[in-house]
Amino acid sequence: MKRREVQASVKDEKLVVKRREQMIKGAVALFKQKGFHRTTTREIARASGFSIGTLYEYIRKKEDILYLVVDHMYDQIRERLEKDLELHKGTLESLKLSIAYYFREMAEMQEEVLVMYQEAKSLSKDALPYVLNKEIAMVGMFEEVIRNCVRNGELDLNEKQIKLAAHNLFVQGQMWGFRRWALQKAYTLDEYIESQIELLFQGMQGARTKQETGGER
Amino acid sequence: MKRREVQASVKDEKLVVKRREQMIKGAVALFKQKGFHRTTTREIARASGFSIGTLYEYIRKKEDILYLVVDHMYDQIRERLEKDLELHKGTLESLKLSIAYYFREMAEMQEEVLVMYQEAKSLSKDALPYVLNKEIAMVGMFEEVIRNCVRNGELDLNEKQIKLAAHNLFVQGQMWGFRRWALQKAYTLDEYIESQIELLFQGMQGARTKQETGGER
Amino acid sequence: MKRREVQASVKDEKLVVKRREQMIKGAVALFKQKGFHRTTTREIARASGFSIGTLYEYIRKKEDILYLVVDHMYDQIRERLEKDLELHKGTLESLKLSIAYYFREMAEMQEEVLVMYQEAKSLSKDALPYVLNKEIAMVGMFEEVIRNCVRNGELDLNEKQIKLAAHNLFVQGQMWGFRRWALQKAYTLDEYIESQIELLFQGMQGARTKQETGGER
Amino acid sequence: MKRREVQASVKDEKLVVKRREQMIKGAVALFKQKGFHRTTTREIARASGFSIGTLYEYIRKKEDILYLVVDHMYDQIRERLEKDLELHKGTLESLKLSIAYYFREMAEMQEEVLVMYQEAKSLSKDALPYVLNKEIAMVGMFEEVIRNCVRNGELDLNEKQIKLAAHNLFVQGQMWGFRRWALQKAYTLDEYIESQIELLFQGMQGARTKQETGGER
DNA sequence: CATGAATGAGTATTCATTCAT
DNA sequence: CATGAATGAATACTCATTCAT
Repeated sequence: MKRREVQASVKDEKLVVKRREQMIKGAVALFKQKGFHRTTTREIARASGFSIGTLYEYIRKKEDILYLVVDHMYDQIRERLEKDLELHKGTLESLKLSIAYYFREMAEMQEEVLVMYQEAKSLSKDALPYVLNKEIAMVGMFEEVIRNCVRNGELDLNEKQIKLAAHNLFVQGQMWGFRRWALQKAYTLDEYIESQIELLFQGMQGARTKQETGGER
Repeated sequence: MKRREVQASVKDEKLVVKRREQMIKGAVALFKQKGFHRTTTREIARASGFSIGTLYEYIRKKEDILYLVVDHMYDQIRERLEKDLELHKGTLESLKLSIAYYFREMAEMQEEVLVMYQEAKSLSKDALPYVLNKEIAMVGMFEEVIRNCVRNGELDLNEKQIKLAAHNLFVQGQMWGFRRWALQKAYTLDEYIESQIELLFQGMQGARTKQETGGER
Repeated sequence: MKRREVQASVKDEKLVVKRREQMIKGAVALFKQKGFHRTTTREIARASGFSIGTLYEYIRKKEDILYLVVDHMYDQIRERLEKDLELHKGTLESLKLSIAYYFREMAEMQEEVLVMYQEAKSLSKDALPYVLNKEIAMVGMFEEVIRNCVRNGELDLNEKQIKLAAHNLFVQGQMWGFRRWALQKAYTLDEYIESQIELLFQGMQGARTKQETGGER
Repeated sequence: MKRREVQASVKDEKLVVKRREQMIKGAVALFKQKGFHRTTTREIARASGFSIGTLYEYIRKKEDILYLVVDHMYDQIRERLEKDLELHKGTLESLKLSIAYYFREMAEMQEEVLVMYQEAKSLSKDALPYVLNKEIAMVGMFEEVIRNCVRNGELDLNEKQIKLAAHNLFVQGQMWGFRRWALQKAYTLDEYIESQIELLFQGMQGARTKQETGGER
């Protein structure tokens, strides 16, 4: 699925890109503070460094800004995720490393993640599929990595479990941000990552099982 | 923390309760469809079966309705969760059962869950703590059950892991709803629950580990 | 064709009628000065004696006001026209009298007529038919009166001529208003009416014809 | 009265004329569709084949375009009217012929006529006199022709009647256009012209009168 | 001369909230 | 207690006009 076009009146493509960068930057800052609905177009224009008239030279409707913002965030996340996963060698150790990297990236982007979680639903039925699609692609990247480990005999999961594990991973990375009111009081980021990875790989095993398992040479 | 008071002009307590029930029922239906921001107070009044004037006899501001609604939803969830967990006998088997029950309840309430996820952030800094508190309490219920298993020697988890596992459980129960656009295409609810529980208890174990573990007598 | 409904949020029918009267009065005054497009809804509200919010309790869109205004004007004209024509006895003399009355009424309403001529086209395709229908009905009233004279042997016109004569009459009555920049400099109203009626009944006859005709005993 | 100057920034007179021709052509097409108010300057620029910036090199304000357009239309009408009337030999027959020609021209230009009727009022108090003046001149052309007939003894009308007859003629020619919603359903253009001329020359005469008149040798 | 990006005053419309009845 | 008419601040979006390139 291609990127959804947001129509601009201005023809100069370079300029459109530049102005939209300004716009996204300004809008993100405001959305972080007050959310999409409570932010006015005039505020966005001001925060972007141009007039309300100019703003509308680069979009058609307020919702276009939200789309641009969310789309941009997904691109950022994807970019980071790609980097995190590309080192991956198909071993458990490298998988754990990738996950830790991803968790850390998401922690850095927690405010963006928050905006996405809370505002994406304000996208029209028209725009929503495009961003969901991006999310599906990202979950797919995790799946691929996990599936790799399974192929290598490092993990033993069926297809349903692989898919679900990928989902869980994706969500847990963002959880640090969207549940920070609880998690960030109880854990440092390092603790969170460590514990999360432990649970992920050991599961909530029975005590004996674990001893025996742990007891292997 | 006590329930936050929403001021009413009407004195008759019985009536207040009754009217608010009507209000919540009407508002929930609307919030499910269009979200809090896109729903007007007039629509809520109409859906509740009384006039806009009357609506304001029982609340002070529109946000009060959101608080009432979200608060009510949390109560509902808590109620169900309590029921799910009270049978619990501290064994792994009963824990798995409780989790399955909870996942099923959350699937039934997925629309409500969606509303909570998407609209709770619209609560003022003033009201938010009250509902977050309820959520913390619910996570605490899970913690307690897990901790019980640990005490019984059924599970071997440290305190950090217990807390986190509780969080994960809580979120995964709601995930079926808030990521339905992806999950409900790939899984039936039963499959989701089964796979989720498998992952939860086995973790993403190494293949050999699992064989050995499984191979115990 | 029934009157087009303009939706009001207010339920009290009496009040709707009263407020719309105020609205029409205020709007007409403004439309006379600056036309529909140059008049803002706020100005109309102020001129009507209530707030912009209240204005919108009684209409849905700005265009509704135009419809209300034009519709009202047509009703006024019709009312007067009915009165002018009802005395009519089917003789040439009484026809001339009716016409003179009508011309005089239109002169009184010239500003309203001007508004109608200039703004009616701003009505949506949706509303236009309703007012055109009223105009057709009024032309029909003239036709009927003329046809009466024909039946009585007072006039000798075929059906096409009757219809056209009715149109001409209708338009000429309004001409005094919509061409006042020319006519009102050259004629008093009495002169206009007198000359117009002469032309209407004699036509631009050949000189000899007229002498002979005039010379009859 | 001289033509009103519309200021241009561009000096090259030839170019000014050419660009304004483009402009008028583009604007007329748009005004026919949507009227002056609903047409934007950008649309006019695009329809004219140049940019908004260029448009403003040849006018000062949007209203200038309307003036240019209306002025041009009057010139067109005048041109045709001159052609229609110049054959005129001062007889009744040739007068009827001229009238028929004029009616036919106006039928061809009905959309332009409509624009003039509906939009001319949007001209500023400043520009209006110039175009009204043109209209007065055209009515004067009709007057002259009629007066000629009177001098030749072909018609017997006093000065007031001459002027009024000229007005009526002028308006009736345009009526086919501005009342087309009624007339064009009931008449073909030929029927309209024929009936209108009959009424014009016979008037709505008494039946006896007509017989007697018709009975002359 | 031509272009088109920038501007911001202006406008219709909505909606939470109040308060007299 | 219940009603619903009144209010006006707030807001998205438009468009004539300017001016630097």
